[in-house]
Amino acid sequence: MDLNRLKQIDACSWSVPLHSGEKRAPVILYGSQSLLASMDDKVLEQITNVACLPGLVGSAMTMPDAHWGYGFPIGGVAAFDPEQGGIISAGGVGFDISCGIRCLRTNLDLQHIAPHLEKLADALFRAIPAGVGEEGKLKLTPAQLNDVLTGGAQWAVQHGYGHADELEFVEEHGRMTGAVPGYVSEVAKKRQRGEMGTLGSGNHYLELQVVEKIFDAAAARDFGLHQGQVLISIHCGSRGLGHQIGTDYLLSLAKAAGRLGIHLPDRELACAPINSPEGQEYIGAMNAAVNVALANRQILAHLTREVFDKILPQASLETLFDVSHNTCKLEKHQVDGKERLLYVHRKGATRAFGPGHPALPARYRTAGQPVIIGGSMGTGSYVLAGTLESENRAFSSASHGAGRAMSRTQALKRWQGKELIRELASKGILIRTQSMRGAAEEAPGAYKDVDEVAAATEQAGLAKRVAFLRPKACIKG
DNA sequence: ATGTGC
Repeated sequence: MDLNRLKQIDACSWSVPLHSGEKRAPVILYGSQSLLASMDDKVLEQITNVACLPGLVGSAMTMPDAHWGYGFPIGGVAAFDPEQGGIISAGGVGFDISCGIRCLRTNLDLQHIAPHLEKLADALFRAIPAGVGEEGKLKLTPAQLNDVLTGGAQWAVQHGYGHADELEFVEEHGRMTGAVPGYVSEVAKKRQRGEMGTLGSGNHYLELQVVEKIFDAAAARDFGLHQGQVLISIHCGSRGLGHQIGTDYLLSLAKAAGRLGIHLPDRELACAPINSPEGQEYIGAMNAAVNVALANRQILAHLTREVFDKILPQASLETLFDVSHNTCKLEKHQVDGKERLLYVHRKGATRAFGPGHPALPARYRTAGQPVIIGGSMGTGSYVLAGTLESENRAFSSASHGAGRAMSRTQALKRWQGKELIRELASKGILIRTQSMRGAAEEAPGAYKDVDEVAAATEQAGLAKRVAFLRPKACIKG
C-alpha cells in the first residue's frame, strides 16, 4: 500500500484523507508502518467502499492483519445503526459464517506429550474428519438439524458432547438467539446434515500448542495459563451451511439494494437495510449458522477429549474460550458519550470486550475477554486480552490471525506440500493433512508475520498480549 | 471459506 495515501495518526493507526466532494464516513487502518506498506492496495479500496454504505457509525476500520476479501476486506470492522438506515451485508460477515477458534487449556506440560506426539497426531487425524466435503459420524435428520440451528453448543452438550459448565466460556453461552431455521434454504440444511463435527479445509486446523512466553502474568493467571503448558486450538466454522447461506443471500440482498436504490460502490457489497424483510431474513439465517459453528466446535472439542482419554487418560481439557471472527452482532456501544445499539460487522476480526464487560464470565471480568490470534501452520499463535481502549477505537475488536500476505495461487507456485511438511517436521512441528495442495496454500511464508500482527494489535490499543503459543502438531483439512 | 472452477 502506498503510505502517501494515508495520514498517520499514531504509531499504529492511520486515516484516509477525504478528497473534496467525496461523501463517506472516515476510514481508519490499524497496523504498523511495515504491515501497512506490504498490505494490498485493494484493502484500502475495499474499506473506503464500505465507508460509503448507509447508516455507518463512526469509522470503517481494518485490523493489522487485514487482506483483500469478497467485498469487505478480511480484517474489516464496520458498525451500522438500524434506526439510521444502517445495512447488513453478507460480504461483511464472510462466507464462513461464525468461523472462529475454540481454545482448550490442558493440565499437561510439553514433557507429558512429547513422547506421545506422533501417536496423538495420528489419532487426532483419524478422529477428526477434515477436508473438503468430508462428513462426520453424525447423520442428522431434518428435525435434528433444525434443533442445532437454534440450540448451538447447548444442543451439543445436551447430546453428550462436552460439559454444561464450560458453556460459560463460549461466546453467547454457546447459543445465539435470533436464529430462524425457516430463513435457511433446504439446500443449506441438506449440506450440513452430515457435516457436524468436521473441521473443513483451507486455513482451518486443530493444533496442539505449547505456551512459550507469558507477556502479562496477571491475565495469564486469570486465564489459567503458564509457561510450558499444552493448549489445543480448534479453528473452524459453519461448513457447507454457512457457505450456502452466503451464496443464497448474496442474491437476495443484491435485489433488495436495487429495489431500495442503495448505491453499491462494488457489487460484492450487496446489502439491505437491517430494518427490511431481506435484512431480517439474512440475520435470522446468519444466526442459525452461528449456532452450527458453535455446535461444531463443541463436538470437535469432545472428539479431541476422546482421543486424549485413550492416550493420556490423566489429561483434562478445559475450555479457555471460544470466540468467532466472522459475524455481525447486535451490541451496545458508546458513541460520543451516548449508548447506542449497533450491528457490528466483524469479518476476520475478533470481538474483544475489555475488563468489566457484563457479557464476560466472572473469571475474566478483571483481565478482559480472551482474544485468540491464530497463526499459520508453523509460526505460532497468541492469546490476548480485550482492553477498555478498544471500545473507543474499534467497537471492541481486534485481529483474528496472521492474515494472508499472498494469494493461494501464488503460494502454490512457490511451495510444495510434501517438502514443506518435511521441513516443519525437522523443526518439531508435525503436520497431518488430507491435501498436499492445501498444505502448500497454507505455507507459513504465505502469511504475515504473526509476531508483528500481535505487537501491532497491542500497540494500536485493540488488545493486550498475554501469551505466545508454539505449535507442536497440526491437523489440517 | 466452499459437494473449490472458465
